[in-house]
Amino acid sequence: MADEMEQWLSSLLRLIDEDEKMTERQIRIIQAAVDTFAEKGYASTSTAEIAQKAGVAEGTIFRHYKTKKDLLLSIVTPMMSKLVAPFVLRDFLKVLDTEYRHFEDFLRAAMRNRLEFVKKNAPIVKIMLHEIPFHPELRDKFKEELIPQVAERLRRIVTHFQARGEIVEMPPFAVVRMSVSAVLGYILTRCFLFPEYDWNDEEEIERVVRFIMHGLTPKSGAD
Amino acid sequence: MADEMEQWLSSLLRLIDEDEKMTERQIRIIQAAVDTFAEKGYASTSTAEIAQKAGVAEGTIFRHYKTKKDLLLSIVTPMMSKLVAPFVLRDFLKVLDTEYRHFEDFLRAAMRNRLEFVKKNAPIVKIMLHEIPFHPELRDKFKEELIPQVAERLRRIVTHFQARGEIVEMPPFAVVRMSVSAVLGYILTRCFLFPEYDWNDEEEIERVVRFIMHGLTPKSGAD
Amino acid sequence: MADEMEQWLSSLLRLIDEDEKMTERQIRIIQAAVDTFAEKGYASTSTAEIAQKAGVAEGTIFRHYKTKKDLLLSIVTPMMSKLVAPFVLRDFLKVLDTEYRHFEDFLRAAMRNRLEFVKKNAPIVKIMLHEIPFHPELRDKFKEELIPQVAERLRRIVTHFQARGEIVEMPPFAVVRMSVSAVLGYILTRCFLFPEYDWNDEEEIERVVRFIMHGLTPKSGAD
Amino acid sequence: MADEMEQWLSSLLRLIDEDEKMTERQIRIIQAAVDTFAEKGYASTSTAEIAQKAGVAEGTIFRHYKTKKDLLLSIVTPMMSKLVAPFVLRDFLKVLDTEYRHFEDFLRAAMRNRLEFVKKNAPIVKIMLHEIPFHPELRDKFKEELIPQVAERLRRIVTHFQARGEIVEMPPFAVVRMSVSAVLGYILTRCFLFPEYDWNDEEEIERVVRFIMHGLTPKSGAD
DNA sequence: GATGAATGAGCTTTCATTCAT
DNA sequence: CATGAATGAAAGCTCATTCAT
Repeated sequence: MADEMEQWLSSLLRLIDEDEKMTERQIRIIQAAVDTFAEKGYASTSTAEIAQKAGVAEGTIFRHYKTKKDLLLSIVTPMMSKLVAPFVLRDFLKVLDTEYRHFEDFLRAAMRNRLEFVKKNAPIVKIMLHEIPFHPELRDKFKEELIPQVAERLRRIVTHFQARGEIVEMPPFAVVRMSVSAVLGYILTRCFLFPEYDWNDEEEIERVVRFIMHGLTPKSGAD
Repeated sequence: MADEMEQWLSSLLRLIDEDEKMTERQIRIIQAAVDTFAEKGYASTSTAEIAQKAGVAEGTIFRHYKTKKDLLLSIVTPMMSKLVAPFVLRDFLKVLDTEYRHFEDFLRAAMRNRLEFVKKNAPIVKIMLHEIPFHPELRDKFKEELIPQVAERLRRIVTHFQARGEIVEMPPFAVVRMSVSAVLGYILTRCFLFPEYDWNDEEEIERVVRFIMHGLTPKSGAD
Repeated sequence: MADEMEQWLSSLLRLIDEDEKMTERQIRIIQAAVDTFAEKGYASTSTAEIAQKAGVAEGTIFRHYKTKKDLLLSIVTPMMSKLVAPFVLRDFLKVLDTEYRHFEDFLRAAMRNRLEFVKKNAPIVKIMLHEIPFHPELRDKFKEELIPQVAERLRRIVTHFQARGEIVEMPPFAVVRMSVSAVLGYILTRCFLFPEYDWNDEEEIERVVRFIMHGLTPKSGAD
Repeated sequence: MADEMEQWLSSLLRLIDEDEKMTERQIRIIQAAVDTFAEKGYASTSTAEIAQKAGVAEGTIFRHYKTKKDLLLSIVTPMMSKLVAPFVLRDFLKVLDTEYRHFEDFLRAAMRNRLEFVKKNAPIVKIMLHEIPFHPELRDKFKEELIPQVAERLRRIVTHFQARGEIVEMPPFAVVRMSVSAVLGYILTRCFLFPEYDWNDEEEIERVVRFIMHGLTPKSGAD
């Protein structure tokens, strides 16, 4: 079964496994819920449909998740953490000294890593994107915990490379925003807007990194 | 009333006025629908709630819009067109020769213009962002009409400035994607993620334009 | 229709009519609800059954009553007031001077009157008896409003006739309790325990009144 | 544990013990069921809640009682018998000759005895009062077995004391009804309506007995 | 014997839509 | 045109009962 299992599922299971074992039925419920939430949106998905897709009775869903909302949260909450996990690890900043000689090395690594993550967890990330704005618990966690944490870590990195003269003088958060825009612009286009297009990820990553570093202006004296 | 009217409403009215007159009741319905769809999402909004907020009977909604979905489309469809209108106007490309000496002038103007548009129409743009992926008619129009049209126009502009040596050699669509990412990154952060923050738009626009043109690397020998 | 209408219904309608008109459908809903609540108890009655008996769609019930509990309260609350109404009327005590020469005249009148009331409203009174203990709002209103009010009025009457030497010296509330026990003992036996038995109400009322006044001991020297 | 055990429980256990042994789990189930049925009513109590309060699995309840209704009956049926037991014992009438010189001695003894019984078994008696009317088996047993048996025994006692000239000439069943009303009036008020009030039972019993014998009219020539 | 996950019928409630007024 | 009462299908959820472990 592991082979057929979609990436996001084994990913999610690993997250939850650590706390408590999930029964096979629970896995089928989560699987059906993620598929359907991603396809039609949370509010337009009925518990009856999830139960049917999962091949369980409707009551079974409610034995494991008190409410439909609970089911949503049990999917979204652990993934939200994992989405930003690489940036909030305690020893994240130390890594800098040893691992990334230049800012663009860091950019390249981070972009590659998060792109793989989103590729593996596309349906859940799609659910997150759509549901976070409409559920206060999620929105608050996102705006008041995750974003600030990630932003702060990135700010330090930016400051670090600004001190080394690798990054232009500009408010660090502005640097963060623009880097993130460029990276996310590609990841979202690639995974959600045109997933069917045949992307050459390595080439595109390289392009984005170069864009972030040098912009669109041709090298002076090149013409 | 025009003074109190929210921007997006008069904007929307102008769009529809051209075709047919709207009654005052219809306006109140649209107003209530937009507010509520933006706040809770289309699927989680009941027609009863819209009717109540609009101060009309439930039946009245269905006199003007055959179904709830119709009501959504009557809001989203014209705005979708207007969102990309500046880029698909017939004489858009001519403007280039006469108006924008440099690529960054065009960027600056376009970004300023679309930012104003989103600021004025924030609730409807939010509805669009959330509903387009879940409604095939909308998704198809978006992916197969709007995006290709806009992309094509922008591609020509990029080609134009590449020919002039203002833009680095790179597949034109890649240039488009990266410029759009940077511009949208700011617009969406500013209008939806942190609308409450006190932004200095002119300054930020300038920063984004400079970022697009030169990236994050400091001028060589500048320090 | 008025002729076929059951007594408790016209009774209840009069109560509610004064505030606002009830539609014919609402009447049928109340009728079906009262019948079924009385027969099977509130908790064992489904709204589907009420709707079917009333010949309306289930949704119609919830258009008129926000919840099933609301429906119960709309039946029980006005009747609770009416059950004790004769005792809490503002001019109730004045009546004493003019109308009832002796305590037993008052007893006879009150018993006759409340017996008629319960006979006419038997199903609703049955619902009250069973539901008051399980619904805090009802229980509180009953124990902390209705009973104290009625008890206080009756206490004054008892005191009045004690002063005249018609009633034995005993704590007035004890007198009230025993009179009420005797009266209710008959009313409940007659209306709920053995309603099918062919009661001669006037004779029984007379017996109860004589019992309350003289007890079971034969007149001394009478035999 | 016997010390902490509530009165009604040891009472019920003695009833059932005679037939078959109960396991400790069964006792906990009964305990939880009685508490909850009394608090919220049979129909509003879920087997899940009983299981949880009893600290057993839901399945365990159904191992001992085929259905939820069975559980109710196993509580109510033996108590119904015991409630009227003193009056239907085979040698009940003989006792009269030897034990009670006067009717009021009998009244006093019976009232004292049944009051103690209800005090000890209050929750179960409450369940009986509420459920008997809604369950045909219980209702039939109550109306067609218990009441007739008790009534007949009491009728004979009344006839006995009427022959001795201690009780006024009146249909014996009427005497029974009025005595029972007076006695139950106190017991129910004391145990269910105002159990929190600080009652002096002996005093009240004496008052009720005197009320039954002499009514409310003061002794002639007393004023 | 005890467990508790699973069931599916049934519950109360919501909702888009219709239509007589 | 506007209304809002009525509808009934479908929603989320509960629950007594079963059964493999």
